[in-house]
Amino acid sequence: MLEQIKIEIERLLKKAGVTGLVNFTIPPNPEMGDLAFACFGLAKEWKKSPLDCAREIVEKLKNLETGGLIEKIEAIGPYANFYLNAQELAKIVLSEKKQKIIKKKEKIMVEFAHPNTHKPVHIGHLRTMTTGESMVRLFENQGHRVVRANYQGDVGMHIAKCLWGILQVPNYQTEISKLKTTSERAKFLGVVYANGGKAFESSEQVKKEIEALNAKIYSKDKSLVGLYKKTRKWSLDYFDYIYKRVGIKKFDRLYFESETFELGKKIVIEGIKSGIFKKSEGAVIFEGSKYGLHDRVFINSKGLPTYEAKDQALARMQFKEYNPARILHVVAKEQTEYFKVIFKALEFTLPESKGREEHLVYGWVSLKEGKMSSRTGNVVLAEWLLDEAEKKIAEVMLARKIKDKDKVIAKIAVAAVKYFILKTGTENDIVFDVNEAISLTGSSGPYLLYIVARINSILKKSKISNFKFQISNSVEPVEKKLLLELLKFEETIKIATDSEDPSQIARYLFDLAQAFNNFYQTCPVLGAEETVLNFRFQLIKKVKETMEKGLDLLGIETVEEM
RNA sequence: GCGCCCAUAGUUAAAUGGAUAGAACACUAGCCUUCUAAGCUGGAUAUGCAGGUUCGAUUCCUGCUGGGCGCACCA
Repeated sequence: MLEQIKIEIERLLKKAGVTGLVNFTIPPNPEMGDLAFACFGLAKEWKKSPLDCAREIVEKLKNLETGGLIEKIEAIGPYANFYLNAQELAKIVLSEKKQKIIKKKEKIMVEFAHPNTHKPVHIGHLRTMTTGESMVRLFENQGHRVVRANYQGDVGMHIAKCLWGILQVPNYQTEISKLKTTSERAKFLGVVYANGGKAFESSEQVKKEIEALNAKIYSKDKSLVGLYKKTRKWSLDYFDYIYKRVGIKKFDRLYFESETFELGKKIVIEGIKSGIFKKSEGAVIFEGSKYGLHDRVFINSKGLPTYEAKDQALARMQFKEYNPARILHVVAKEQTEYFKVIFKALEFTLPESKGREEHLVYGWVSLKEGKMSSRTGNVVLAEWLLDEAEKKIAEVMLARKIKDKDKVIAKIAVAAVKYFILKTGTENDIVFDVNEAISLTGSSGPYLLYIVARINSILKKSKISNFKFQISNSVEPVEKKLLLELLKFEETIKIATDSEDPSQIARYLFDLAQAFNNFYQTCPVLGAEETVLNFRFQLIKKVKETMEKGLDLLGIETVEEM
């Protein structure tokens, strides 16, 4: 919608003799207009001062038929400022039909979440889950076909560390048989994994034992396979529980390292002959240094494929099974250099992948006390955080009597945590603070849900079901502000999708919510005279629709009441 | 050591090279007989340092300082 208005103004500017690209800015306050054209660039072209340019444009356009929408044009300093007529603006915003999604038919694979079995699910995982889910929804909204993929590490050193940890527990078989719930089991695995990890680093002897276990896991040694399968299942059940809890709809394909390592090794060994990979110090490496990158080990000196080799196989499987136009790996930024090497190697082992593999970087989630590490057990668990949020919300809602209260609390908790993650720019680091992460006020998930709840409450109390399409004779400034915010929605979605940054949506929704609360404070809906009532009713319905749609794009569910 | 990234109020964090650097939290003073006070209104505080490019720099360039991450057998 905003786009159409810009095109209209651009047409006017062309008439005034402005050529070339036109960029708009939004004036710092509403008294200075609603859209502005800065004349600095023009000043060079016209060889005049920007102030004169602005004045000249306004002068020329004074005599033009501007139609109803553009009410006034004024030169303020070096800017030509355009004032939009509130009634016309309301007509445009409120009569807007739902846009048909244009099928672009590009198939995009979004690979996200990737927890590893036998390891805890922490707030870092929440970031990839939340960001990935939102990107999926943004792409789908723009008409793309999306394949939801997840790559889970179920073989490798971390498993060996965990299993070693279990084997140290006296009578471990009877001990683990006592663990009944999915959460108990997951917590147990987290603890023994941390123990294994610590012992691995402090003792050469233990290191050797764990390495031996690792080899046994790869070779599917009978002495371990039972325990391995049981605990792997525990992890996978736990992941399902977390996915469900945070509102991840589904995965089209779960990839596992256990299905990539053999093919990965094969690809790398074949690549030695063709000179893609090279033997070095008993290992097989890819010489990234030839391309300004790092050299990396693909098969270690024990003959086992590393993550690097497995990724070669993963890509082959992904392209073979889905042939996506692009694959986005939603992975933390610490792996930026790693992916550069992987993609470079893929250009040789799988030429068709060139330009189609992408690392969608998200920033680090760190604790105020320092780095998080599941190795040492110094982590904030996803489940713990959600539980804490629920406790805090339950307290606030103590006196409220509403339907399905527990479900509502659960939804608000997820909204709080997800919004906390998504409001920060995707590439920026998040310094985690519990109180902020489960904040219920200010720029928070609950603040946004509250808008919908308030509107629902008004709609419920109004007895009338059919509202006429009417516009108030005098639109209040807070109403105009709200209309202008609504106008920006589509454009914001596009920017968020193109820049692969859901935080754009998160911040937009907060602005919209603030504009609504300002309106709510000063403009009563119920009890207003008929024309105003009808107008405001349409307006709040539009706000509700926009808020729900926007939150859905973030993967956040709304609640009827709270 | 080499490479990549980052630095904005007490804290967390916005700003295609453009108008008075916009918010939230915390702190503080107000606002509920009126649509949910998880709200609204008011208040103090910020671009690490030094240069450069530009009519104009939080944004681009250089140096410095301070952080983070990666750099061969983890994922």
